[in-house]
Amino acid sequence: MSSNCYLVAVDAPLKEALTYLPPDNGEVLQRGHSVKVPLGKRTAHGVILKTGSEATKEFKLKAILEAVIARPILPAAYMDWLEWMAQYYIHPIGQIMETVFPPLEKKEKLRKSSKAPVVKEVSHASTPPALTEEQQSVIKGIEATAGFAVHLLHGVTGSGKTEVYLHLLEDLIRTGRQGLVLVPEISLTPQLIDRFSRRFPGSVAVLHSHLTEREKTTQWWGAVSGEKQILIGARSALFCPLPKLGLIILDEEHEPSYKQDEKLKYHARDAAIMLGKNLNIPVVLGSATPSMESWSNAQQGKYKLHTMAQRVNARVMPEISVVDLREVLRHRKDNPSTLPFWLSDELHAELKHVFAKGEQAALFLNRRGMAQTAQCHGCGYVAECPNCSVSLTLHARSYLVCHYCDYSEKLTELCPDCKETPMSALGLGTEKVEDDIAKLFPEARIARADRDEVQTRAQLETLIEDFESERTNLLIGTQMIAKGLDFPRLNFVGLVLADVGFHWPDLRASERSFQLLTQVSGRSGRQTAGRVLIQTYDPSHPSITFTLKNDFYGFAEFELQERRDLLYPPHWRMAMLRIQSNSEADGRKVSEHLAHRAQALQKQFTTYENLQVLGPATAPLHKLRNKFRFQLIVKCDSTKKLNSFCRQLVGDGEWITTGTKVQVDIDPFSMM
DNA sequence: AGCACGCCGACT
DNA sequence: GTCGGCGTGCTC
Repeated sequence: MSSNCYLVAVDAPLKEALTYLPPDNGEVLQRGHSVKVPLGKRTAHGVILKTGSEATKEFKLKAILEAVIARPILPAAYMDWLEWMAQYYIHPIGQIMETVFPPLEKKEKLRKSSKAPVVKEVSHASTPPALTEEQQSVIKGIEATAGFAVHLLHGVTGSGKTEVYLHLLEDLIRTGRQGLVLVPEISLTPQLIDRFSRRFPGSVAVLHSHLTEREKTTQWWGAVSGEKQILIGARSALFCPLPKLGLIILDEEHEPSYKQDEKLKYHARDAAIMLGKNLNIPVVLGSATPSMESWSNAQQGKYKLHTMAQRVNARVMPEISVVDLREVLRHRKDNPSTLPFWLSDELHAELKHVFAKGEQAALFLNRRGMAQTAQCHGCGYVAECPNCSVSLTLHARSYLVCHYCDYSEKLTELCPDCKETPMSALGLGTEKVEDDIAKLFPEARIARADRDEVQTRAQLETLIEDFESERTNLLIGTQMIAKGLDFPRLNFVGLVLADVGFHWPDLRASERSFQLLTQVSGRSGRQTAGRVLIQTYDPSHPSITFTLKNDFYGFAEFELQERRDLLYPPHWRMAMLRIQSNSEADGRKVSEHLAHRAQALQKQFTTYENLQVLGPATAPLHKLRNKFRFQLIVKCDSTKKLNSFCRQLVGDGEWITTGTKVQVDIDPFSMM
């Protein structure tokens, strides 16, 4: 029995790290070293968690094969952070370790590629614009702190947050340190990358999921070797172990896309803050509409709040008006209109005005919430996906498609159920809006932006360029175009139906709607006073009323009170246990078993008695990709307690029937 | 995640 | 007879 063994986090979905003997060559290894180890009949990568560990019981240990010199030794702060991630999000440590490294081996001599470079080469740096007083004081405020601190930068759209980031980075890299900038995948546009690379020529690396494996590997090494001082990326860039990291900036911190909802279900904002804490460096969160979580932390003084209330270049806030669609319907009962049902006279007039003046406009609607589907007017039959419990969406007038599993079928002439009445379109989608507009305004040069039309980054770029150069003058899309786009000639934004999302089975439905309305409104009038028109069936909804008053503070106060009353985050913490099974009966059985275990735990340990367990319930998407889904929600006032409760609840997992899976989602975002 | 083992149907 | 389908279980 030796005590010179190593505890290794092996790249496999194992609950625990495994113990190995030292390599045969007797090489001494450290915590953070990468190694190759035998695992069953194969070899796997691993990272050393602990040295001098002892074999727990009689067990024929295998020896480490070799150290992987091609991988850098992970700094202690990163190791601590990764172990925290595994603990907090209840995920196999070995698989977390693997996300730290690039997908391919390092290549010394790179082939000249005909592909466009990830970061454009720039010959000389652009000159920074003069800062506003607000910007200057924010920069001063952030730089005044030493070591770890979280700064919440609340700046209205157009207030120049990016310029603040650029200045902070400039000051940072002057001291020989590196900066990490995280943005939501969707706003990681070439424009944004260009802006950074023009300011810091030759110093920017970029990481996001659309890069090829080779590109990712090259960018990763650029950052990890210290050659590049700035790394811009989507949430996964957080895992790039920057050797001299001195500042983390997380833009649009409220964006739900920062929460990964599969595999390691981490939240990049929370994980970034933890990393900042471990490295003892500042973390800057920026948003025009901060999340309730961050806002509440700022209110309690845990985060330092910085506010920028003015738009730069004296841009004015847009003028926002609301149209009550119920009124429109009532009015049209007696006064039939030739306009489509979704288009109010007011919105029609605005569009007419825009085209007459040769300006640009954008129309938004959330297709997912009110997708166009086919229904039989005779028997009420709605086409449903055979694999998932959702209705199918009508595409190109003849295909029914499932948004969740990609199942598709051809639309039949007659209802397949009653076989008497023809099927007809129901609801509203971007396609329908485009069709109607094209008929009403033959002069409109329409660009449609949704998942069907824009599937690749290149397509999105073309779409943006076309709108920028005014080859197109009307943008019709889902929220994929709501963020980060900046068009000087865009002077009118119409929200076709704002209600979408008000009633989602999601505790953040109101917050998301408010954010979306505010962000979308901010797209209008970047150069001159813009106009925004919101169509809704529910004009008294707080998401609308506070958007109208441009009152984030009022909305936050209202929303936080609601959350407090319901014992929801941010006041209480939440975990969701999702049960998935091939068989509905097994799924139900396991979810009931889980609830019983929860009851037993609460009885056994008094510390858990104030914790709330809700369910088991069938998930909002009961059937998804042929799996039956159930869920159990746990709420608790303490993160620590919630975490240990969930661990004990699942235990070793031996009690779970084969063919059924239980997954834990800490701080869940999607309740679907 | 791999990879093997094992149990059943179907093919030269 | 044995080839191969994938359900199940294990990895220091």
